[in-house]
Amino acid sequence: MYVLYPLIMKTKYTSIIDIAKQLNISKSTVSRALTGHPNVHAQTRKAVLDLAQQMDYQRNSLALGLTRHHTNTIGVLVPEFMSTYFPSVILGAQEVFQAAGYQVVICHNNESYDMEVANVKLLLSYRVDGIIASHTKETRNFDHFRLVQRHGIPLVFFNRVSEELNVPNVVVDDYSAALEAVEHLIKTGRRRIAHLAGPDSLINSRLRRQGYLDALKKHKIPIDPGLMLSYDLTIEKVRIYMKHFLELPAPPDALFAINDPTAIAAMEVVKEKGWSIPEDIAIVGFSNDFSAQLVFPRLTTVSQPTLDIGRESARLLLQELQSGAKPDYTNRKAPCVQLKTKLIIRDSSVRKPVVKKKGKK
Amino acid sequence: MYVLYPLIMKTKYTSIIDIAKQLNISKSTVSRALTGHPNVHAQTRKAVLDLAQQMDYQRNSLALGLTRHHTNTIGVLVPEFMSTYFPSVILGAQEVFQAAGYQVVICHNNESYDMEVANVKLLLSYRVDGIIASHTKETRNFDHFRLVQRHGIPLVFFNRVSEELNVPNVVVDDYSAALEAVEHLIKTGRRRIAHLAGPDSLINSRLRRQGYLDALKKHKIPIDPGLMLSYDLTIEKVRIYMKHFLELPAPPDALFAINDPTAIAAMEVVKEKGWSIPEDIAIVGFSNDFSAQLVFPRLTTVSQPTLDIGRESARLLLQELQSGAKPDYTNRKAPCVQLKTKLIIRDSSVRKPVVKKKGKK
DNA sequence: CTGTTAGCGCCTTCAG
DNA sequence: CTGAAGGCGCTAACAG
Repeated sequence: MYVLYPLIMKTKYTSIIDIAKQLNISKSTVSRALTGHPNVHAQTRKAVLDLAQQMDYQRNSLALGLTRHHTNTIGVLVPEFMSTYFPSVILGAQEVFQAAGYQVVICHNNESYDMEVANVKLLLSYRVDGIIASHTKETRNFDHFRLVQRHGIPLVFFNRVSEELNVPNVVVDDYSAALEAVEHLIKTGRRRIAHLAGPDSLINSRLRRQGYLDALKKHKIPIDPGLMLSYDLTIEKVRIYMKHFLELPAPPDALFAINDPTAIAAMEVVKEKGWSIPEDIAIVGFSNDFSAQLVFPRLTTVSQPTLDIGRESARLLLQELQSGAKPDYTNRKAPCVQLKTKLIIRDSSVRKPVVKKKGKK
Repeated sequence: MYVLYPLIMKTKYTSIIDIAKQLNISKSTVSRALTGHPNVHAQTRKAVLDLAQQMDYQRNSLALGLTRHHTNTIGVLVPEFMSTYFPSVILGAQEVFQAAGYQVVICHNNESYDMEVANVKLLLSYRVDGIIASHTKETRNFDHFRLVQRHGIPLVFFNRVSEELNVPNVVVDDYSAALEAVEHLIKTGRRRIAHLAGPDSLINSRLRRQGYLDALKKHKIPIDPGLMLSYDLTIEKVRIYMKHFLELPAPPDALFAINDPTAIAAMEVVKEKGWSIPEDIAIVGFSNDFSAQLVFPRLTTVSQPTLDIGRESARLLLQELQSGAKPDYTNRKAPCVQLKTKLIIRDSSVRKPVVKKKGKK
């Protein structure tokens, strides 16, 4: 494919040469003045800075990256941002990166593997100094991430991490959190607990499922394979599977959902059928999305420290960046940070003890 | 400030020179083979392509941008993404940009003006080919956007547009939408309608407020200035102001909120006070965020075609890009696209006629 | 079809 | 304190 690009060279950016000419000095001096090098006469520096300002000088990162081999920029790779999870993580990460003097560039792939690969290459070609990422639900081949490592640029995974890649990562204890959530259901009297699991390509999906299974085992509740379904995280599938559950001869009396959007979509189906939550069926989600406290009844869920996940990912990356160590981890185990979750019990799993009602005014 | 960067040049990227040497040909030939130039012997091309693959060759966009003067990259600037509005717009925009062969880079500033300025300069220094943006609520000085125009790079505003800048933009008819929403409240019998408006720095905030005022005027409802408050879009303020409203000697019987998060926070306050929605007070929001259909009662709101807003913004930018016209709009009015909104009436403003109840099973 | 040369904008020696 | 020269990786124009 040979693409002809239209020449969009309109108003020329001013370069250091332009301002060097104006001032009748060499471009080296201009460069030094601009970058804050100590060996420049104060007067010269001022002249340069003033003229630069006046001429709208905008340093060319492309050229800079070309010589410097690094750009002071970090790439962030996320699969989606329709839930509040990733936006919030990004917020936390950005906070730390900015404080460290790094700019952040975000790439979003809408759960598309091809897009993810393209974005990784884009970031690589931008010569970002590091990348933090959560892969798509489609990602089974991690070669593009290996490429990142081979280029020696630090990489940190969060949330959706990879087992086959030795990459620093920050996660929560999905297994224990799921176990605790399901135990909560068991302790509140539920016995036929269904689980809507995510795709096997996601490690936290597998871990949460294992937590679910082990909770049942621990409490000697027989496992009914018919009550456990893996799906692709699309809302349509939730509806189909949930309807299926409810129409079972022996329907579940509780649902543990892989995440909050799933739980919420499931609640919708339950309500449409005219069942009551939590009386007829209890629902528990995962992540404590913003919407979890909004739905009616309010959703019991596992809260994740999203801001901290972002912050920790950033710190981990910064650490790699500063250590200057070879980031291929051939000789060492990549560091892994595990953050705490918290089960938030709301109305979707436990009946409210008392309903207070005040009159108007 | 003179910062010393650690030399992070680890595994060297392979360049066309490396592969030229290996193959004992010139780098021009390699370049031609790689870019798909027709004048290359098929055999040579294959050799180059194979070796490139084998050596993890990753074309250096920096160098490319340096020579080509454009980067095939678009910058997207958003103030926040805690509501579903901006994520959804980005989704739509990305769809169009990708189809046109552009990569998208997102910058997020968390409503900080300084951050916005920094991000604009970053994008400029990256030499992006175009920018679509929604400014922060703090932005009153648009010099950084003027800078973009002066550099001749196309710019499109969406949602939060600027009056003092002649920039193509895509918006909805905030005024009429607000008017319709408030008329809905009036027609369903409300008379003391409060309004929580956004800051004056946001044009759509001003337009929605005007729609509110004109709806009252049109229906000869006296305007009570005490029922209208502008605030900074933080949840804490919503709570304070809403409490204030409810404690008024003559409290409002309806609220028109600048956006859905505001409406939802207000509902929370109402519920805490023990009042019923919509019986005691009706609530109407704006934008039809994902959460609008989740809250209880479900929120009446004005739906915005967020995906289309993104798509249209992208199309507008592409158009500017292709026209190659000087994007300073000194001689012409910048194009403006206005998209349709739709009032979605839900339970927060109108009592449900019948409550159907089915038994279990 | 292929090699040579020049230059994009910047920084970094190396000499003054 | 400042200038000259070289090079980062790539493409484009000009010769073959």
